[in-house]
Order: sequence, then C-alpha cells, then structure tokens
Amino acid sequence: MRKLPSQLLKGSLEGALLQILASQESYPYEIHQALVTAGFGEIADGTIYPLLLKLERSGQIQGERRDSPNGGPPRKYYHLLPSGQAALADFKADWAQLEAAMNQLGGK
Amino acid sequence: MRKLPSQLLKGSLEGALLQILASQESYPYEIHQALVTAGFGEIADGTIYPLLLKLERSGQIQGERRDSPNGGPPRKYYHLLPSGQAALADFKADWAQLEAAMNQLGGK
DNA sequence: TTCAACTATCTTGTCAAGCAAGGAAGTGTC
DNA sequence: GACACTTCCTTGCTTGACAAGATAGTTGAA
Repeated sequence: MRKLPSQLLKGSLEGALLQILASQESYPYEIHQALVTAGFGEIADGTIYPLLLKLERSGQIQGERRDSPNGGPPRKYYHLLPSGQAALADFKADWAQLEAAMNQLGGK
Repeated sequence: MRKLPSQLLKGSLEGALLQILASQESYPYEIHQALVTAGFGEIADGTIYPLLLKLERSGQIQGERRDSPNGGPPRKYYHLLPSGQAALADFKADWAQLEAAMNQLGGK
C-alpha cells in the first residue's frame, strides 16, 4: 500500500471522516485505523485530531468521552450532526465532479 | 458546474496538467480552458502559471515561446519530458488508490 | 473612436490542511 | 523491566490553490 502524497489528501480526508461517522459513531484511534484499512495509506495520527476538533467546533460532529471496554484509556466517541450530514452530501457531490473531470481527461 | 473547494484540488491539478500535456502540447491559456471544460470548475488562472513554472524548473515539462497564429500575444507552448511522463504514471497510481479508498468507504 | 470582450502571460501575499515530531498515560506480555 | 499496543493531544512547518492585480495585443460593437 503506497503512501499517498499529502497534498492529494487535502480536502479528501475531511470527507472521509464524515463518511466514516455517517455509518457508525467512532473514536479517533479507530477512525485512523479505518482510513489506513480503506487504503488511504499511512495517515499521520496527528492529522486526525485537529481535523476532528475543527469539525466539532463548526458543529458538524459531536464528541463524548466514554470508558474503553477493554480497560484502556477512555475514548472520545464522535457522531454526526445534521450539519455534518449536509456537509457530507456536499462533499460527495464535489468528489463525484472531481472524479468525473479526472476521468474525462484520462479517457481522451 | 460547481466550483470545487480549493483544498480538494490540491495535488490533483498537477496531475491533470501532466495528463493534458501527455496527449498534446499546449499553452497555459488553453490548458486553463481545458481544465474548466473537463469539469474541474472555475480554476483561477493565477493557479496555472506557478504550477507550470514549478514543473518546468523540476524538469518535467519544457516550454517554448511561439507566435500566436491568430495575431494575438505570443504563446508559451509546453510539452512533456520523460521525467514528466514518469511523474504522470506515479500520479495515476496515486489517484487510482485514492479513488479506490474513497469507494471503499462509500460502499460500506 | 472608444470601449468592452477576448486572448495571453505573469507576480505577490494569504490561507488551509496534512505532516513530522513530540508528549502523556494506561494495559498486557515476555 | 522492557516492549508493544491502545488512546489522546499540541506545535511548528510546508505546500499549493487563490485573490488580486499588472501588462498588452486584437477585434467588434456602440
């Protein structure tokens, strides 16, 4: 699995986070693993936290701290708010357009 | 045609430029139009010039000034160099991975 | 004849976001 | 006692798209 250049990830990661939280609530450590598993390459974990804080501050997601079931440090679970749902829809439209534009060039 | 958020374009535009120049030599003004036509949204023309200069300085493309056939200002035609061809191949692999990762999340 | 629209190139400063590097702390294993 | 894993978080750096603006030639309309 190749490590993607950071510039290419810009903007995409925010949408990816919303996408993950749309299907289930999750916490940063798990989200990070989900991104790597999905194929985004090795994302720095220092990337995830500021992004989540930004989304929380802007009212798109909400966090809640809960004890870990396996005795580890407590986790901060995030879930999507309506505003985040709308932002996700926007992102999906943006992404679809970018994807289409890229394929347009490649197919020529 | 929606204007894509600038952050989402980061990295993608560089690949798009290489892609365009891979199929035919071109000059900035035409490249800009090609991007808009392909569906990348309204790209600022101030974005194209620094990008091309960077690619030229790094030896991926080469420019050559020629008179415009329609009597307008002279154009600077760029064509792809071998190093640019290789960079394009890299970009394509990166893009394919990102696309796959995104679809992976969406399909869940 | 002047004014807008189009073609064409280029520079400077700003801003957003991913990353590297680091810190903190608990649990379990060898 | 050391290492690996889980879990959270911050600071400063760098990159690249953009806004704004400068320059200049051609053409067609008012």
